[in-house]
Amino acid sequence: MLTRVSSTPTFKRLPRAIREQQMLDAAVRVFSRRGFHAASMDEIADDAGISKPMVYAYLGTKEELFVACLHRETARMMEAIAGAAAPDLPADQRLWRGLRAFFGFVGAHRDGWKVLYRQARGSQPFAAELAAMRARLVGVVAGMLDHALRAEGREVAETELEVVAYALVGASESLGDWLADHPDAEPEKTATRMMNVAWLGAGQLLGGVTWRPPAN
Amino acid sequence: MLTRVSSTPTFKRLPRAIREQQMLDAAVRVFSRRGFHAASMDEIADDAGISKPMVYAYLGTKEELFVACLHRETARMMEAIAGAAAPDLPADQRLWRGLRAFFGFVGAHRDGWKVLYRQARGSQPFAAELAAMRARLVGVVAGMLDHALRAEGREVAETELEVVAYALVGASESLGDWLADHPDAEPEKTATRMMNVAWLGAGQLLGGVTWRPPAN
DNA sequence: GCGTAACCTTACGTGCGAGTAGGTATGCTG
DNA sequence: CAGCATACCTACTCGCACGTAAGGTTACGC
Repeated sequence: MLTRVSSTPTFKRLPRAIREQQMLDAAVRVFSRRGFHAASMDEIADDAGISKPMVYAYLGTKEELFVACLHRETARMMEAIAGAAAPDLPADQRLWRGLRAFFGFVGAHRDGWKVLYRQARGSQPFAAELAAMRARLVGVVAGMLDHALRAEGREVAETELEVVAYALVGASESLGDWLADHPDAEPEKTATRMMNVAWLGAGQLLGGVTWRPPAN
Repeated sequence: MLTRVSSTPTFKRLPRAIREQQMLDAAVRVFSRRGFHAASMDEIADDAGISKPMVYAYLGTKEELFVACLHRETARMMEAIAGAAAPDLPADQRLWRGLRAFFGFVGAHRDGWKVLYRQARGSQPFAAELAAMRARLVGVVAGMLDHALRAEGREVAETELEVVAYALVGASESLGDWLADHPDAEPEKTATRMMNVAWLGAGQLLGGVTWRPPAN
């Protein structure tokens, strides 16, 4: 009814690119603290300091918005990891740097990580997106293990490698989750612990040592 | 308007205890394939071959229903694991039996596992429930490691143990997830693979071998 | 200085699904 | 066979939050 007495515009007009980033920032914050379902577009708009129709105009529906968040965060993360692990280093060095980058990223973007890891798993539409990223990670790790194996003249079935890689990635994700919930924990230390478990375990495997189930 | 010509009752009347189980079965199925949000009470009722008000009468609101599913499935799982690992066996035997029981459970209740692991993580109300179960598991594993350590006269800070245990549990959960998505995979084999990574890694750690980050 | 395009708003339509009111049938107990 | 408790149903209300229509305002090009 009353069309706001245009006293002071209160908020500045900004170019689209900027606003989009602000919206994504807000979306990640809200999604991470409410979960996908409980997060309302109104709250996201509010948190971004903008009104709802703008969000729809720029980023589309709620699902599309969430996917956009997913894309940005996964891209950032993969970039961080890829940038850290030079491909011509020895395997343990590569693994270490990858882990350090990963936990560093999670530590610095705890909200983003919560969105990625916790929300996206359940609902069908997003699971695929996330699974794709995990598949890339698993592929990288498996490739690393394979490389190290061949260097020692050994060879292992592909499935075997993949499952081991999957376990390592899973353990890292899980510790990442732990890290996201413990604001005081140090990413570097967490990475070291993970490296201990991963490398000593994998190292043994690479060395040809295996554990066999007992008869019983 | 038309109050169903009572030709044949079509479906039998059953005592409450039975119906409750049927409803929980249906709920687990539907939650696992749709996710918590997308699952509708109508569909659950339908799947259970009963009408919606019965679900409300017996199990309460949607959230309460989900929590009931969580309770039942976690109880079953903990029971399966606890029943397998006799406390007086050597550490590797206990770990092996625990893992085998765990993957056996997941293989036999893939739907239940999906509900537990995927859906409950995100939304606030349920996360606590799930976290409690994981905490128990982590506690058990950490205790096992600690026991094995003391037997060898060594000792490690509690946090350290807990984080290692957390990583192992996380890796197992992750492989469990992988198993739930691969109907043809054998639980036993998956357990063996997990055991390889876990025990060789943990074994090294127990033996006093550790990996240290390089200077750089 | 004026048009036009992009930015931004308030205020609403709408559908879906959680939860309920009120009534009917059926078996068990005496 | 009365009576009562319990199993069970159809058919509704209603609120919430997604998504949008229609219009106001600022900046920038010419």
